[in-house]
Amino acid sequence: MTALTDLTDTPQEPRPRDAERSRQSILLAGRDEFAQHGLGGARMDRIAARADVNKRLIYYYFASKDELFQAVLESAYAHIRQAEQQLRLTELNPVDGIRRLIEFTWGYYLEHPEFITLLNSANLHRARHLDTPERVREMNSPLIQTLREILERGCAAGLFRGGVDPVQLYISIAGLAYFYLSNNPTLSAIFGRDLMAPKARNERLSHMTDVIVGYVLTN
Amino acid sequence: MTALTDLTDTPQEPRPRDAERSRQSILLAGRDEFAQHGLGGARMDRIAARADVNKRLIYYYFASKDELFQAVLESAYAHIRQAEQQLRLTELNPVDGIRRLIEFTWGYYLEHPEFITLLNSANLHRARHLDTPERVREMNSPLIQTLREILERGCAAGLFRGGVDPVQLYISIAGLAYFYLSNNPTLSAIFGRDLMAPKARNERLSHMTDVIVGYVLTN
DNA sequence: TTTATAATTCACCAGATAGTTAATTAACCA
DNA sequence: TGGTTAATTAACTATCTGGTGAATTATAAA
Repeated sequence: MTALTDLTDTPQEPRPRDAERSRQSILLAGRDEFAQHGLGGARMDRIAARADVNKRLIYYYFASKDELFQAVLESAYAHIRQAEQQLRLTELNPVDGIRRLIEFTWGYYLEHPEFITLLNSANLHRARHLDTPERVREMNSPLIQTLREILERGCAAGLFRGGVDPVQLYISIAGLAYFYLSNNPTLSAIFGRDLMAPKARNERLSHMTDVIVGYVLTN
Repeated sequence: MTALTDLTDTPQEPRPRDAERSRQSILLAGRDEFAQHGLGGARMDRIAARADVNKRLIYYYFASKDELFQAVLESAYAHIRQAEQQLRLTELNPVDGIRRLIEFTWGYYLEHPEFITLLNSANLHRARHLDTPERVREMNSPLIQTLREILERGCAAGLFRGGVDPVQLYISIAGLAYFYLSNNPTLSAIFGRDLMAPKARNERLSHMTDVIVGYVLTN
């Protein structure tokens, strides 16, 4: 192709300046890059390319790779917690409330695989990118409160076993889904079956629900 | 300190050459480096320093960073599977067998935190470092067979519910332990409690056991 | 002792990488 | 309209990084 007819390198007319747009674009590009390669494997140049933005701009809005990662992580937390808030679990009977939380958790992880790998990176670095624990904690308390309320209600109705720690239960629900998806590549290889096939996925959700409901229920 | 009295830089008399020793030393150093920084964050120079070996030697025994990681990963799998083999679960009654598997899994992850972060890296890279699935699969089948046998035995005795997939159950047992430990830093921050405190750890093991046993048992 | 080979070291490199300096341009406001 | 500032870009760098070519030395066999 000649330089005359090649239009792909034509200097694109500069899009109108928009700070918020650029910032958001960088945040999204960072999220994808960090999710795909981990914090150590992520490349600032690639993030700039993904965001279609001059690399220097990243440092204009975020001071460093670490700070960008931190912003990405906080944004990811904000997103899932906001989704959880819309579940209105308290409007359901206790068993359905638990069921719905399980289904939501499963569905969210499935639809947002980047959330899982971001968390893995955050934990590899011992959560040092969560330097505002107060804010993150505030965001998470409501869910635990809701879960506690469900457990109490189920207990009062004679349906649920007593003495269940809502934090433990939440970690168990999350763990049953998270581990299956996070470790899917090695698990699929080890067990020689495609754990992401539609049928396998349905079976997993069903199994998880059986495990958790079977646990909370007295019978 | 003067150059005359400083002995730390004294050219150490060359240790006797020992290929196996060097190889092993590199493997261990790689394991620690990969576990601590992830595949992308690991540095070959640091691995050489950790192993107290000339960097070139790494490439003499392992062709590349990726191949070293692969060797580390396979060695980690071999280690846990070998430990599992020694459990003799079939000698126990079904409930105790399950209990023991849970306790073992929990204990192993606790004692080998490097195993968790290595697996996380392997999965971030979609298990492409497990290019010998046959071998790895062979190593893992026995455990699933044992679990299947336990489930059948418990079922025949009228103790266990039927229709439990041993692979699903194994993934659940592993997941309940793995997620708690792998994500401990973010979870501890989010919930504002130290989940690694001795008391918390005991509570977790107890909770996990209740969940799994409560699930398999008919009552 | 000599020799062949396996184990180890030395010195080096090309490309990548996070981050920077300083100039430039678009948008808004007085 | 002109000036101020915020948004954006171009060009660059010091250092790091995975990897290598070639020489060297210990070891054991002949």
